[in-house]
Amino acid sequence: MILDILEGNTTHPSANDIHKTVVTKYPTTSFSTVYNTLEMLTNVGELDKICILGNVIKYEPNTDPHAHLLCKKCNRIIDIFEPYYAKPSIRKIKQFPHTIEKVQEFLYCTCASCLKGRQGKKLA
Amino acid sequence: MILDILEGNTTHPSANDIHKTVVTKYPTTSFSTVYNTLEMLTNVGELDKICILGNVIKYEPNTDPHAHLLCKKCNRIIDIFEPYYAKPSIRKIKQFPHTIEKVQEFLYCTCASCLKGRQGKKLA
DNA sequence: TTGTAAATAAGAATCATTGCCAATTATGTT
DNA sequence: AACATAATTGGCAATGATTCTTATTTACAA
Ligand SMILES: [Mn+2]
Ligand SMILES: [Mn+2]
Ligand SMILES: [Zn+2]
Ligand SMILES: [Zn+2]
Repeated sequence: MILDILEGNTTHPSANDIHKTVVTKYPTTSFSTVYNTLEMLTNVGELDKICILGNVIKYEPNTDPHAHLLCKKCNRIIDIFEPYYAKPSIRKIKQFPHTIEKVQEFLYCTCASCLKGRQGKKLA
Repeated sequence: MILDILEGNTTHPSANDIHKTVVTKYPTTSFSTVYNTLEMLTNVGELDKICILGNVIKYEPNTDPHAHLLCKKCNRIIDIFEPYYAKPSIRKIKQFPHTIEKVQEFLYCTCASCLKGRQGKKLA
């Protein structure tokens, strides 16, 4: 069920978010099981973790390379698949001539909605 | 003194690291003061915060744009100033045609030392 | 059916960070 | 100097996400 929740989900939910959804169908599910399952799915490569500046860890079902746009005003996280940012994992660095396994790119800005003054409630 | 500790420091120390150094000279310094000072210095643009996958927040005195190479084996964080990664803040994205204020790029790999099997103790 | 291994739930423990407030220190004014 | 007032600080409690522990339940196989 946790995989189903995350499949196609672009909201980057936290363990708490996922737990809230799981308990609607399996009310006794514990945080341990949610964390254990998310850890296992991460280890087998189904999920990525992303962590923005000391906040909670978010779980990312989309393991295709993409960047994240972070709105300081509303805390929303928006996927960015612009070609400019795509496929960074094949890059090499001269000083460290070995392959980079994973790249995370976070772009801080004020999102389009917030710029127009029509953002919703600030997310946790 | 906190600014002095961080000036030219490329180890990306945590609040705890900084506190440990401060108390050698000012033994009564509290965590509150360390955190408050770091927050203030961040707000005035002297420092950046970086947070790697749910670990503690590290403080970055070098606000020039650069990426961070993260070794999964030894947890070391290495600055990358390769031209490829430099000056990302001037980029714009078509979908969100406003300026991006800050970019953080984290590159996960096994560092050169660890590849050669001569890495030191794994850092916290 | 019975024994064993794996998965789970419940809650305690951890620990970085924040919040609170009284005590201390700095600053400015008679 | 003496006082009033504002800002900073230190100590410690509170918070909250994550991890750990352990007993219980479930799955599986002999
Ligand atoms: Mn994403
Ligand atoms: Mn750096
Ligand atoms: Zn926004
Ligand atoms: Zn290493």
